[in-house]
Amino acid sequence: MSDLVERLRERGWRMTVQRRIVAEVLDGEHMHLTADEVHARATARLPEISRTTVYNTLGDLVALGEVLEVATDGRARRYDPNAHRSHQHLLCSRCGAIRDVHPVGDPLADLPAGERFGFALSHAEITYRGLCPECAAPGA
Amino acid sequence: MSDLVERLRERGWRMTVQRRIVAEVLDGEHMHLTADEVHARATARLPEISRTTVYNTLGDLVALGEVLEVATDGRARRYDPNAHRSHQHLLCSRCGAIRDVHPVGDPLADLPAGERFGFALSHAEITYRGLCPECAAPGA
DNA sequence: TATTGACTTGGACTGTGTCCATCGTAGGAT
DNA sequence: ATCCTACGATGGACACAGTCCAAGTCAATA
Repeated sequence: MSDLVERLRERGWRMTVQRRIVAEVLDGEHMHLTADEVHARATARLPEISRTTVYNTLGDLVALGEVLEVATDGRARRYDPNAHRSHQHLLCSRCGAIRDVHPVGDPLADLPAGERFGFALSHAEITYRGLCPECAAPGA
Repeated sequence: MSDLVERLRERGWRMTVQRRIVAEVLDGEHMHLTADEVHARATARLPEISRTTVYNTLGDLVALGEVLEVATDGRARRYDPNAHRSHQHLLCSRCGAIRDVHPVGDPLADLPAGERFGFALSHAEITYRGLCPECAAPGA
């Protein structure tokens, strides 16, 4: 299963029990967990793992480009293990559910040079908002 | 834009010194301030204004649709007084500076029906990321 | 100007994230 | 297989963002 763990080892990442567990927790989830949710799941497998280690490891994974950090609401950041395929997010305005989506085209192309203010653009993050089928249903 | 203050009064908002000052602080800025930055500027004019009141007032303004809340990085939320003209944001990855920008085209058009998962889309928020001229400069 | 209920205050509290001194250990060297 | 040591883990304290609450204050109305 863990492509991820293998890739990290090949890149000279010192593999500790803690790091492996954090990577596996992320890898096994198709949701976008917060740091504390990752910590909770990791704790189930290694009770003495510290919060700091989880934060450090998540930060490292983001720096390595293996995981994306998503800030949807100004509360806890969420971690998205699906970093290898470019994608955007679809968020339900009512219940907060998130899905990965894949729009067509290059969003950077839509920002004219005159609107770039000298910035060196790296990428664009798009959050589509709306109501999910459950929340839009009249009876629900 | 005592427009803003007027609009609020017409909508039955009880106008207090504190609320007027918060509205004026936002109105007078073309940056996107955090709640604590608003509080600092308000304090310069009314030293005893409380943090809670600033938070309450900002929350009310957002609920009234007069101000937009922007969550860019999972740290402090920023408040954007320019709620009446559709726009997106350009964010410096290093220093966190934000500018309003106006891309061309309709971002919703880029999301194929097959990628909408039954959601009733309302709008899309785009954050362009990159380095601002100051942070990109070698010596800075 | 008196009344009243909405608003403000400030301190305590929660949640999220970071820092740091100290201890432990993965992985190379022998 | 064992030793070494630099890198990683720990956990408690701290910092920051935001919320809650009980008590005091005041804007709007009559």
